[in-house]
Amino acid sequence: MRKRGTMIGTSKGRAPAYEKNGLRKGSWTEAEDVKLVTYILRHGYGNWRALPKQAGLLRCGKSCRLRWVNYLRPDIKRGNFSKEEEDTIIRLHQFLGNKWSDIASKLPGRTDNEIKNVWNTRLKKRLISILPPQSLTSSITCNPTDNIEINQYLGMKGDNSMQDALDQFSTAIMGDDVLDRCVTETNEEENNNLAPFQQPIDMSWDSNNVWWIQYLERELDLVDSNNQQPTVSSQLPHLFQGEDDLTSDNGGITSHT
DNA sequence: AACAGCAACAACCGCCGCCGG
DNA sequence: ACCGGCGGCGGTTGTTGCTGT
Repeated sequence: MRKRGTMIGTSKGRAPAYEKNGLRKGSWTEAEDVKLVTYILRHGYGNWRALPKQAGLLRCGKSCRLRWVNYLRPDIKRGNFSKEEEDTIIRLHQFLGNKWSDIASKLPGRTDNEIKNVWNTRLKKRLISILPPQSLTSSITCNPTDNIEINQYLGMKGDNSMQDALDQFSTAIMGDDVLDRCVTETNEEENNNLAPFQQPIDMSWDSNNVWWIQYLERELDLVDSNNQQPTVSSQLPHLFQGEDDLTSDNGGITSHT
C-alpha cells in the first residue's frame, strides 16, 4: 500500500480544476498557491470573502480559506503521524467524538481535515479490528471508584488476566495522564484556576458504560460456563443496574451517544 | 503488463452558530 | 426580535497512485 505523504506537493486528490460561475474549483495550481500565500503574508486574512478578488484569484473565499488552513499555513507539520500522535487522536476521540477541530487543537501543526482523514482511513479500521463498533460511535467513560471495586473483586478471585486487561484497556483508551484526572466530584471554583489540561474530569458513571467490561469478558472467555453469566457483571450487579439485555445476542453490549 | 481494488487525501458541500445592522 | 452575511466545522466525494493478482 502507498505510504502516507507521497502525494504531498502534487495536485492529487481532487478533480482537475474547472470553472463554475466564473470561479475555479478543484485542485489548486502552484501559481494560485503563490498568489494566496503572497497576499496573506503581506496583508493577512481578515475577510475571506473579499480576499480572492484582492489577491487576484478566481476562487471563492471558502476555497481560499480551506487551502490556507489545511495546506499552505506555514506552521503545518508535514509527514507521517507518529505513534504518539495517533494514540493521542484515539484517546481524544473517545472523549470528544468527531470534534476534529478540538482534537486538532491538541496536536500542534496538524489540521482537523488531516486528522479526520487519518481517522477515517486508518485509525477507525485499526480500532474496528480490536473493539466492538459501539466504541467508535460513542464516547467512553469510566468511573475509577467502580474500577477499584472491580479490581478488588478480580484480585480476590485471583483473576489476573481480567485485571491486566482492564488496566491495559483503560490506559489505552484514556492514558495515564487522563486517568489521573478522573474524579467523581469537581469543584468548579478550583477548576477555574487550573489550565484546561489540568482540570479534573467529571466521570459520572452510568450503566451504559459497562459494555466494555462485558466486551472484555467475552473476548477473554471469562463467561461462567455454568450459568453463562458474565462474571463481573453477575457478581457486581449494582454496577449494571438498568442493563436488562445482559444475555442478549450482543452480549449486553450497549451503546450510548 | 494489465487490471481491479483499495488507501490516501485534497477539496467541496451543506449546515450551524455568531454577530452586526 | 429578526435577518443576512460570514466563518467554521463535520461529512462526503472524487481522483490519484500504490499494491496485489
